[in-house]
Amino acid sequence: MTDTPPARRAARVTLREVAERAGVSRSAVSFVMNGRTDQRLSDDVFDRVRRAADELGYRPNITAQTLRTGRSGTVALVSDFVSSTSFANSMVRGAMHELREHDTLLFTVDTQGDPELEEQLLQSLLGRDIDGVIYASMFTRTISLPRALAGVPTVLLNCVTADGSIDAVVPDEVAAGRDAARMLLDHGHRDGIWFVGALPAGSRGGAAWPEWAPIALTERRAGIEAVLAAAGTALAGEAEIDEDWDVANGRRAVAHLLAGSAAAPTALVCANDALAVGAYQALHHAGFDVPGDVSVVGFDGSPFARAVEPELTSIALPHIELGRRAAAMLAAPGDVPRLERVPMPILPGGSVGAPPSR
Amino acid sequence: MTDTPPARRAARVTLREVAERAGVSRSAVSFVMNGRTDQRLSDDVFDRVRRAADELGYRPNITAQTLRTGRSGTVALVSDFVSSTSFANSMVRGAMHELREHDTLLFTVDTQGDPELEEQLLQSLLGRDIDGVIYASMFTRTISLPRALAGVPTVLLNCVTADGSIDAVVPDEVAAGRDAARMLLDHGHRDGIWFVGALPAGSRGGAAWPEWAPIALTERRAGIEAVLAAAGTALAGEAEIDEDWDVANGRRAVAHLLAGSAAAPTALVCANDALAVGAYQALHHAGFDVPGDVSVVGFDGSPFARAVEPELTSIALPHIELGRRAAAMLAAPGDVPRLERVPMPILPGGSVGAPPSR
DNA sequence: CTGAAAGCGCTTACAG
DNA sequence: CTGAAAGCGCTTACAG
Repeated sequence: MTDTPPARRAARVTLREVAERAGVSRSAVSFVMNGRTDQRLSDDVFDRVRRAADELGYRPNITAQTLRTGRSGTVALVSDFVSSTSFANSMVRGAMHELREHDTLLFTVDTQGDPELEEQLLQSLLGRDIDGVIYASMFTRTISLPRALAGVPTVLLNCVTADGSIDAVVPDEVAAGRDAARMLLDHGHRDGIWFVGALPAGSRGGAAWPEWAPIALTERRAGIEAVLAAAGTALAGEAEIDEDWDVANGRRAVAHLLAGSAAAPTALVCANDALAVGAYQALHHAGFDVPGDVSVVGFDGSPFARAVEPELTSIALPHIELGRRAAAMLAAPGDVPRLERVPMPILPGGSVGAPPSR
Repeated sequence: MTDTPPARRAARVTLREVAERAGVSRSAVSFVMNGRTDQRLSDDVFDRVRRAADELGYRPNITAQTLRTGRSGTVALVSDFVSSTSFANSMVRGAMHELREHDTLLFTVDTQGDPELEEQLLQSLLGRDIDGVIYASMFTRTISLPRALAGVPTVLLNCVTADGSIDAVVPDEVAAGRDAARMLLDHGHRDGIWFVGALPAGSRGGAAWPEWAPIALTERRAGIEAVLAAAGTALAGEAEIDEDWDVANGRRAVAHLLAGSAAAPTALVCANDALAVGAYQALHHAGFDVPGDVSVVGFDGSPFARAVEPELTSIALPHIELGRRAAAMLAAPGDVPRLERVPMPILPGGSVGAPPSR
């Protein structure tokens, strides 16, 4: 990248020098360095090579190994925005840590959701003989695999293909929805549970991402409704959000809800934490106490959950674990496509309590 | 990393095949692909090569190029926790984007602050012929450069060495402190300005990171005090935080401050946003309005600033720009060590107003 | 203006 | 048990 010649280069010790110092062939050094015992090298040779390598400070040139073997010990995490975004990027951490166990280094690349840039970056990565790709999405959704990845070992992270033909790791959103609903039922809520963050009819996921199929929303909600139905009840209503799921929109929607509904809700299940924070504000303005008057549950387990008082009870996205499992799947290829659903832990807060007695 | 043979390999088109198809030498193809015009190739040859490459879908093997030239077109961002941490990781984004302009790919690696792991990872990276390293820290601080990086093109990101011998990019914390103080003075505050987040005597940066020199704190505070002194006044007092700068500690410290001080503060400058959120909560409990009774300023520009009402006015860490500049410096080596201070923009909120009239 | 050849630093059959 | 040799896919002096 710079135009300066690689100064290090001259100083670098090669396998040939180790062989000369140890008085053995280059093959022998290679076998020792790679720990190959199937060659029945004498203990003496083994020792001499080890010593020579240590004394010279030998480090194998991995580029040369890669050229020869076709394996680079690198993997790329390719995503729309994951590695550059504040929250979801814990997936990078999980992947990185797991990869460490496999002596594999991680390229991170964001494509901004631009297919042309994505194609170009993938070619650049493939030209570097990466061993595999973790293809990640910022939001849980259905994607179609880029053509460049055909034949390349790939694991999908936080996304799936429509045909399920590629290994994938996703959060268990349905179970998360069930947990949220069950928690409220357990506290005695029943007929006053509202959902905040429904899509307006005809919308497919907020103005900012019009084409993204919002799996998280659909599944969270399905889980909630299943549990309520099993308990013989249902959502009392829903507040629509037709733009981003942010604090201001949450505040507005809940203010509207409180102004409009005959009976005040006893609990709000919010599609994410930012909406829940907005809900807190609207409740506060309307004179409601959390959780005394209204319980609130969020999803994501984001920093927002820790910024409000009482702290928000949230069903957390297991980002680190998602990343870790994706890397583990890539390291251990299976025979058939696998789909792993990672449980979303309940991040306890103080925002859920019994409904007010009437 | 996997044990499966690289299936792609067989299918890969090489330069030799392009040469054969175009009916020219491999040298000619190499020259064309690298856009070298100094060889005065005929237009005809140029066209034939381009066409053959297109038809065959030729992509150069960058591993082979690297082995030959010593330049890999890759850079590593090595940090303690940056690439795996929610907030600071926007630095990764900035670096990634700038690197794109230089056709350079980014390895990201976190060392957890473990010197042994760091050494191992650096060797692994160096064995892959990376062209340079962006060495980053989660918190602004003074570091000592790992020995393995001697002779390797390196830029420090959000940290410096004691002797200033290495290119570095840091936020301009002193100017940020000045801006915070000036903003309060401009709103009419003068003798009631408190600082929240002072280090207890003898401490060097909070219990969690006892050995880290807290540059950010020292410099932010120096900027504040300089501006107040120039205006003929000074901080009215300070609240110490001896543990992490989080919401709960901010709440506790400010509650203590409010209970203890004779005259209520007119403004709180908090060492970071989390402390400021805690301050909001303590003020709220004590019956103070923000900004009607007390103005609040934070630092960092974190998501916390958007989670409170009114939104917090904060002096933001320019993470993306920090990352971008570090990558740019790496791409354009200088003759002498450079230190770039990146301005911290004021993130406007609603938490600063005039002090209450008495 | 073009092409044959060396070489980057390894790994791995293969012959001895 | 060991060593000489080929070859991974490029780039780049160098000879023609």
